Amino acid sequence: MENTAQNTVQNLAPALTRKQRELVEREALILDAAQTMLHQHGYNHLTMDRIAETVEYSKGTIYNHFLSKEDLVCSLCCRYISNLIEIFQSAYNFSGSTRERYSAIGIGYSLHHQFHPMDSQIVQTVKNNAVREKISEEKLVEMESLEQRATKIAQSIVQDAIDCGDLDKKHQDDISTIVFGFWSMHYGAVLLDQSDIPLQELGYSQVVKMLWHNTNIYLDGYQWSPLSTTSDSGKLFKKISSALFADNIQPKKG
Amino acid sequence: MENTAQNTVQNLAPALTRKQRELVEREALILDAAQTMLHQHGYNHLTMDRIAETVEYSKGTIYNHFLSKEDLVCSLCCRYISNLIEIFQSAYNFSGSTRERYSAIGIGYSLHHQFHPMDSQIVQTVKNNAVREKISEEKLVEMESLEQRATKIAQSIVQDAIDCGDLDKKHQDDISTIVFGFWSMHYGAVLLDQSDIPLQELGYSQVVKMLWHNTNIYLDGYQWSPLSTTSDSGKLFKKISSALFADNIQPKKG
DNA sequence: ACATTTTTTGACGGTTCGTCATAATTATTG
DNA sequence: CAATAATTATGACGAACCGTCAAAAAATGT
Repeated sequence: MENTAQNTVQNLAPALTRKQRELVEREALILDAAQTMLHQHGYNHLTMDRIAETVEYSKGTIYNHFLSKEDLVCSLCCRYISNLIEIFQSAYNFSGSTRERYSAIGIGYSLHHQFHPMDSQIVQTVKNNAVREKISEEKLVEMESLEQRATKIAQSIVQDAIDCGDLDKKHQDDISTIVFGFWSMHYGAVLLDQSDIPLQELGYSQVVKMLWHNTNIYLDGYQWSPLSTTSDSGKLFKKISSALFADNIQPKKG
Repeated sequence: MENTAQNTVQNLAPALTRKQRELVEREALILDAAQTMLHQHGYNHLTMDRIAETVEYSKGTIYNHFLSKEDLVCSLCCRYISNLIEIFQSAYNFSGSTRERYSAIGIGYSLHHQFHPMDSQIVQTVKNNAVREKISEEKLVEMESLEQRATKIAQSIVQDAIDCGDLDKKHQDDISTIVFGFWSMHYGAVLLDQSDIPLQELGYSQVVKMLWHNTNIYLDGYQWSPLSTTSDSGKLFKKISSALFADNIQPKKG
């Protein structure tokens, strides 16, 4: 239509009225408030009334943005997955072998959880069917689409590995399976970690470390070269993690 | 078969008064009612009032047995884990190589989930911190002790493998890690399966099959002999599953 | 300045949890 | 056996929370 309109100083986003922008802003405001509340007092303390009070809007207004409390929480979950996708993107672009790039996906996943355990819990909450049932169809679709994007990134690295010969051609039909196994292991480990179970007493410790070790074994099992036995995996872990989390690394002893 | 009318009230402990026996019986009655309700209408429909109505006792009486709704649900979870322990015991006693016995643990886990998906969901529910917070300390201790028993069974098979040379001695200090990785993968896979996510649309299908494949890869990665490449793993799966679930196998097409 | 549409509000109804005073039952004692 | 004490069962009740909706306020149009 009108190319190079005259006054377009603030019209970077082509079709967003002031109202729409306010709406988007307020939605973020609400989500931020909810997230903070979750961090500070946990899920059981998170109520619609309290959110409304915090953001100084009435409850009805909150319900103009989110169809239910669960919808709101699912939106938080979507934000979390979006962040994860960015990390996956970095992993995808990591300059190294396909095996290293795929490992970066795993490290990104577990460290992101490590850095944001409370947010990671939200994912678990949303996966629970009792909660899930109350989420609107649209939100679920939105979340699943995000999950698909994340999955696709992982799958394409596996495809790269097959194409360049790092992974045997016979696994061409197993790409879904490989990603599924990798994801299962990470998801399960993260859940076991976060559910406050005293893993130490179960004989466990240092979940991230164990997970890194096990994923190496797992990928070795697929003969995905270069095998972990031919390199210093401890060094690799550090290299990858600092590449992915250059910003928010705060070294911890352990 | 054994009649399932009222299960297993054996007076191993001689000193149980009639009153105590009634209490135990009623507790089972309540749990059965709750379980049935969960199966039929899901967690959101499960309320203390409805349970009370079903068993024809007042709500107060239910609260004499369980400190909270979450306590009650956790008790269901404990029953589930107890069943799992029995299966693990069978796996432990499976006559075959250590690798086969360990595989049997995994198969038992995933098939038990497959056969009782609703009960398996309860575990997920209980692991959620928002629920967990409301469970009494005693119940949590009870559950964790059961989980420890299950873990111990798996660990002792790994130990057997090291002792007999099926698994290299260098892994002596990794026993926890090996079990953790195995458990993570299964737990994660089962959760991804049960959370009603249309895995097909994500490019997934037949979770149990993929899990079996991936655990073989994983154990191959540890060089746990005999490697899956030297035997017919499909046949092995059938052999193990029919050994563990001789009773309740109901063949499904697929 | 007035009318119409859109948005906001918070009081309200509906559920559910967990409690507790009271009632019913059981045990004990004279 | 009767009276009393101890134990157990009951369901009405208060509290917390969700989601709704008629009415009020604000924004927009004429």
